Amino acid sequence: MSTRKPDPRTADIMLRHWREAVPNDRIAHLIKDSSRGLQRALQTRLAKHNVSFGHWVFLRVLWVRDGITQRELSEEAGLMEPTTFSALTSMEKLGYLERRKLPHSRKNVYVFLTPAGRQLKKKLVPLAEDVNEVAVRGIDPADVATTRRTLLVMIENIARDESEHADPARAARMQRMLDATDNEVAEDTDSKKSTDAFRV
Amino acid sequence: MSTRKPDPRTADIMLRHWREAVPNDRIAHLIKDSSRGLQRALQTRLAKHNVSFGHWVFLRVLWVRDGITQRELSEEAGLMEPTTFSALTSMEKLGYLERRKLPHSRKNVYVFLTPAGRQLKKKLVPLAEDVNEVAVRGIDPADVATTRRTLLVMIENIARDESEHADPARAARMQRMLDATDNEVAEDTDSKKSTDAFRV
DNA sequence: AGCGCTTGATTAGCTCTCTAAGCATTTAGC
DNA sequence: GCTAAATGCTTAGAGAGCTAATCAAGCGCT
Repeated sequence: MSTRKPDPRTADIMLRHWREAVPNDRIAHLIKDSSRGLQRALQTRLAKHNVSFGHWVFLRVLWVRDGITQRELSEEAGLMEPTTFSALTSMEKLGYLERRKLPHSRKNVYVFLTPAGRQLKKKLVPLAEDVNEVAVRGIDPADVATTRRTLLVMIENIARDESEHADPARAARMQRMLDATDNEVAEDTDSKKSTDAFRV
Repeated sequence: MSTRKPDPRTADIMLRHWREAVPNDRIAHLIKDSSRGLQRALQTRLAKHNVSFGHWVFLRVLWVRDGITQRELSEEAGLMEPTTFSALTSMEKLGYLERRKLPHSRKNVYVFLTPAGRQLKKKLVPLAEDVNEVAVRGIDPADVATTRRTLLVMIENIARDESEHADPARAARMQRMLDATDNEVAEDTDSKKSTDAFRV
């Protein structure tokens, strides 16, 4: 069975099907599938250069700014500290970065790219651009823009919901994640005229 | 640092920033974040009923049709067999389902819901509906529809790319995943008039 | 009947992510 | 100035997903 068989039932039964079979998580489902697809597409490309997807996330941040603490790095990347910790440990082993303590604090650990880590940028960035180009191929840029806007509002909605109902730590995290994303979008808007070729 | 600081640099420098800081995976990033948010929102709700997110995925399929093999179940759920296997093992322990061998085959294992597993549906489906309702709150339904369409094309694009470049097994998997999603959308369209309240 | 390909279930082991809980250091309040 | 709280790093352990490899059963061909 490679495909769900076309359903010969009437519209009425279909309605019941869609009520009962949880139609309402379809968009969540679609988002999840596209996320997995995009991730895998990048992953296979990165793998050829011996970089895992997990490392990519942190390299992206560090290429922009290194010499920051693990905590800051976690927030920029939108991931929890233990995740960051283990990724950094393995990246350090691979020689992409160094963790250093600076004299003014014995607590904080600052993360610096090595030349090797910095050079990955030239090789890796085009891979991400390629994935992106493939993904949006043939789609009206206006639709992509709408999608981006919609997703952003969805993230906001969920963040707000969490902050109302649940665990404040998680909500704060979501909010920070959102702030970072907002900034991306804001900068994107500012640089619109001159960077249309890079907008996706 | 809870937020990336507003960048005081000129538009020209910003342009370089957006070239170099990999602007092109922003939409991927947005998709990933919304996926994580949605998943967590559902997860916290499911947790109150002692159901994990991983179980939800399979329950959804089984509520529609049980008595299928693990292999079929994997394909319907869009997950690999080992993932299915371990999820089923723990769900069986929890008493939500049974794995039975039928007389006509000593190879295949058929999965049946127990009454307990079947009854979860009434409790759990509203949780997913709630998450969804929260997520799309305040968003123009037309934008949501555009987003759905766009994501679907993106999945198609990525699937096609994989089938051209890479590993045929993975591409076939993507294609099946896509077929299933297409059917969902097709059924959705068919039942449009009568189910607008349920469309998301 | 028997040899080999195919298919389904399983095992092993990896990655990425999380929560919870620990320890060490720094900061704040009395 | 010293204890208490907050902050940052780390460890431990779990869940969800994957690939690769193994094993067993069924099927196909001669």
